[in-house]
Amino acid sequence: MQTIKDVAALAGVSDRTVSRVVNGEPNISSKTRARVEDAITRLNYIPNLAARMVRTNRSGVIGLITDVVSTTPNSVEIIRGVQDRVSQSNQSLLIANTSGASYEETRVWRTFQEHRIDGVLFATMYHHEIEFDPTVHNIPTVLVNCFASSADVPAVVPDDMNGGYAAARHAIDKGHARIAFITLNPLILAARLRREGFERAMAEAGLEVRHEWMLPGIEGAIGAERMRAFEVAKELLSTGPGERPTIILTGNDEIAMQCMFAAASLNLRVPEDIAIVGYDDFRMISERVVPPLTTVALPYYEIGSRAADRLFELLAGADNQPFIERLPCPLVQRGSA
Amino acid sequence: MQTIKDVAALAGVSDRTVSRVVNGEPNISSKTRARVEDAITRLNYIPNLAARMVRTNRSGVIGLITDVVSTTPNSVEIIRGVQDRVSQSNQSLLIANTSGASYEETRVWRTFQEHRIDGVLFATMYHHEIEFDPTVHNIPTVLVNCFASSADVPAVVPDDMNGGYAAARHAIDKGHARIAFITLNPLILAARLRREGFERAMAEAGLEVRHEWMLPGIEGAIGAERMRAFEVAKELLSTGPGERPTIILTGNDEIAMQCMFAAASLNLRVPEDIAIVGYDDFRMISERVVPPLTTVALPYYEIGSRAADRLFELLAGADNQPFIERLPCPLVQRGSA
DNA sequence: TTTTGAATTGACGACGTCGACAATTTGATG
DNA sequence: CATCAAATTGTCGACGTCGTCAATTCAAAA
Repeated sequence: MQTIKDVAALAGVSDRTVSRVVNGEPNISSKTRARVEDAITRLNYIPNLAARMVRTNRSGVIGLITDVVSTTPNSVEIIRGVQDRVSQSNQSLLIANTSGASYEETRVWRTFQEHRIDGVLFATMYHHEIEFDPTVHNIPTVLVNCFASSADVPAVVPDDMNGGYAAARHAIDKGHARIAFITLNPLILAARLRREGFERAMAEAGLEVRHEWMLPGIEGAIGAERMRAFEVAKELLSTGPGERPTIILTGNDEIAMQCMFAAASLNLRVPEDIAIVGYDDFRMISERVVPPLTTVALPYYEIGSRAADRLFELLAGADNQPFIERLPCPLVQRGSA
Repeated sequence: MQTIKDVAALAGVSDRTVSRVVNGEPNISSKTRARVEDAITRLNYIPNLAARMVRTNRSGVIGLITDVVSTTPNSVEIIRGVQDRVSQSNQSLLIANTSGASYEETRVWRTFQEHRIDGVLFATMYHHEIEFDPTVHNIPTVLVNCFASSADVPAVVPDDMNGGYAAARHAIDKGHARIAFITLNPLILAARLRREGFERAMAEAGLEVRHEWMLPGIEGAIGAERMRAFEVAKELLSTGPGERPTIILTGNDEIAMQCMFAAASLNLRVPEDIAIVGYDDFRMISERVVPPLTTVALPYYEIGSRAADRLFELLAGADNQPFIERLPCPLVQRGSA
């Protein structure tokens, strides 16, 4: 492989001059620059980042740590958001997956340290609180889709409360008064936050939250959940037209989809007989069910890109106070409500 | 940051000896090794990969290039498959996304070359043929979910023909004779391959492939597709019980889901009145629809891990002939057929 | 105890790049 | 034409690691 010296020899200048051209430093005569650039092209010279790194002690690489990425597709959007920003700022992205195992996590951090990574994005699949001690690794870190309350670590998360509020608001604005909510597993933080938002909107509108219409669609310990939305929805809808809810808000699009199947099994039309609102906006579901789903979008792409931006700010030395940033979850209206 | 020399000083040996311990080289007395390891721990020494890289000219980093990752979640599984293998073999994974733009692709390859990447995995979202000239970049490459017929480049793809065959076989084995197939966009390679497999199974069973039961569920130019599965399925099922198909095979799980909605809108029960088979096994859909979907699984995780394995073989100098490896698509039986 | 071959350890320099600073060239001014 | 500051280019060495090869230590055999 060609080195900077080969280029220098061909261009008839010193290697240092080539270095200057490559790095776009000022004070190079245009004549010299042209000759060097020509030599670079002719030799197809490509700088050796490792060597530069040894010298400058900065890697230009960002690390992304994810836990169990696999089961939900959200992560792709997060990765894409990060990726776009990273490449815009001419850095590279090293990714690693812990599979949720803590010894893996140790290994991953170690690898990142060996690479002298400039900064780390630590992303989780679920929006939840984690334990994180920034002093252990000593690499600038931004948490993504999770947060640490015990220490001041920058974090970017979705505003689930806001999303729950948006869903309820939509129902109320559409004139619904009999509103049910089939939630995520109550053990999950997002479930609690979304319900809070829901309850706030209901309270603001002077509507009563009926206990028997507020039901978990997913139950069981984390890692051993059972999806019960279909049964729950069917039960909920098996009463007379004047008794049952006119709209069901749900904890995610999968639950919403099961509600649609429950409605269909009872010969109820969506949205005429029963309106349904999802959450997450997994487009594979929300755009494909019939009718398409009105749902609250989780801004995963934005979470990823914003997290990357904040990491760059951090690296640039911006002394913005560490804080948790919540991105809004906008309602996407389609046909189901 | 501590260097190998700091460790050497503390342990009272030469830096070269520390290097030997770090790299697990033989012929170190256990006494010396212990002293060095102790010093490493005490100083929390972490080797500088960049420096090692300059010296050895090997990076220990694999690059993954993806095109438009975003729209389907498959890619996550591919990434996970790759990731698992890469970390098992103690390497690192650099990922980059071209967004399908060719100038981005150029930039990405360039970045990888700057990093002196050991090898590249080039993954596409759709299973399709690409143009790829391995001599341009001169980095060992394995194609993932795509292949180049113009040159001998190793590739790992799903065996779509086999999957179409498996779906048809399942239908036939279950005693169905009136079998419909709502396909992917016929412009897509996978659509053609799956149909071929379907037709082969039908021919083997002596069953006639009825033209009017072989319909595209997705139409339009690539990038501007329209999903028409619901209408197509509804039309297909709007005939008398003795006339209509008893099972619908589909091009993917989204189409299958729309078929289920079509069936529901006609008050047909799945699978009693009409059985439905999906393709892809997007578990977010296949496990959540009611009843859960019998479907053909795309082995994305295996594609990723196998591709990584083949790349490592390539790097190890195995002169296995470049060839296209097709991984089987097994049928996953659930409730819908 | 000496010999000897193997095992262990160390000295030195090179990898490709860039920072620090010195040397040279340039061009405007008197 | 001499002067001088600014612009441009070059020299040298260091970054942290490991390959090469030489030096030293060790242990068993003579």
